[in-house]
Amino acid sequence: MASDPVHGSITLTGPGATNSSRDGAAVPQPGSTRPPASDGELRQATELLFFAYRDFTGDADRLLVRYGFGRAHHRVIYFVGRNPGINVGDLLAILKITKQSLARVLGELMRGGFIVQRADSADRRRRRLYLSDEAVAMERMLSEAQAGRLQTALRAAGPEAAAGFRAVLRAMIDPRDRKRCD
Amino acid sequence: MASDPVHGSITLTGPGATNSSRDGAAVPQPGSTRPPASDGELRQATELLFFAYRDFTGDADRLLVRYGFGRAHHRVIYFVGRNPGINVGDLLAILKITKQSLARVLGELMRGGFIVQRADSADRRRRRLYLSDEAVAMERMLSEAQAGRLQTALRAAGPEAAAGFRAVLRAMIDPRDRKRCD
DNA sequence: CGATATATGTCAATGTTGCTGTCGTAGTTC
DNA sequence: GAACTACGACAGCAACATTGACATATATCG
Repeated sequence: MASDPVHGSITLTGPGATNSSRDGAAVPQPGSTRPPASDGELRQATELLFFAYRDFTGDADRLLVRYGFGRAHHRVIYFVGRNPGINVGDLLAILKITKQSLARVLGELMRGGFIVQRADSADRRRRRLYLSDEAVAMERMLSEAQAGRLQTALRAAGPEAAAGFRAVLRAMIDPRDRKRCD
Repeated sequence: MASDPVHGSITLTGPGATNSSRDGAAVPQPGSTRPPASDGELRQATELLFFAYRDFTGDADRLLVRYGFGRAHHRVIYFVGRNPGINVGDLLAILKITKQSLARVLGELMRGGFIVQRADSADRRRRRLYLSDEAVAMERMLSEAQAGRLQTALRAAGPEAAAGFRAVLRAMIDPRDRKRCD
């Protein structure tokens, strides 16, 4: 596999990109105690994010091929595992892909017995999704593979770095989705 | 959109998922002063990474469509901008894609006047690549869009969090590629 | 009850970005 | 001149996403 991660665009900050005209969007700080990041810092952060994400997703990719699945399947398995009984619409909102795109992947997973559906008892239009036992096992294997890299990195960097890591990532997420990560 | 999450409660922290059997891979710590991250922490970090990356890459996507370009074009523009005069072989080594894949994207960019070629004076088999003025401007716009989100997040979280953010990401990257990010 | 809205599924076409394999051509090196 | 190198091009394939249109079941409201 080793294809590229979900995305992979690296951006650079050009000469005139000193910006600082775009701040104050989230968690506004009281004073000017927070100096703007330099172009170099932003570029470096961008590249770190790119390479870290690529290697992180690569860990799971190598295992997924054994099942004949790809990254799209992994994302579905992961979020259904995290939210058992989630319905299709909510899953779409998390993944931010189209219904048709999800349909193909979800159909394959259901035909393979990895995901099962059950109509919601209250609103029977809704199809609640659950992992089969086999899928739970597969998810665990994938999680362990990815968690190994993360675990190593978090321990090596230490708890304070880990807290900063989480704080920055959280601030990068669109506000409406921040609550999804605890 | 806007449907809210279902939030299941199963942590799927399996019996064997406690890991800790996979450490010591990179940057081994001296003592045991670094406690292992819990499954919950690892899971949260995974999700933060997913959502932050999803939103981050989305910023550039929205601008790229105006040019009729995609992520692959962005990557080429970025790396040629970072390494003016780079030749095709070196660009391939960075992107880690096949010559045929690059050829399509590079051809489009050259036909559109975003990238220009010049034969190396010493070895005229080599084609050195450069950005046109228009491509430099486009690259700047893309950079600013993506850097905006990063800038805001880094400032909101503060310099110490930013340092932790970088430390963890760097530790996640395969050692051989860490040098690519300064 | 009937109209309307919602949740989901499905068919068809298309685009982007990768891949493998093969062949050609210009230029360099020995 | 032979062998190697850097690059380009043609052909086909696959994964994952898109848009658009349409179908079906269920819910809700007047």
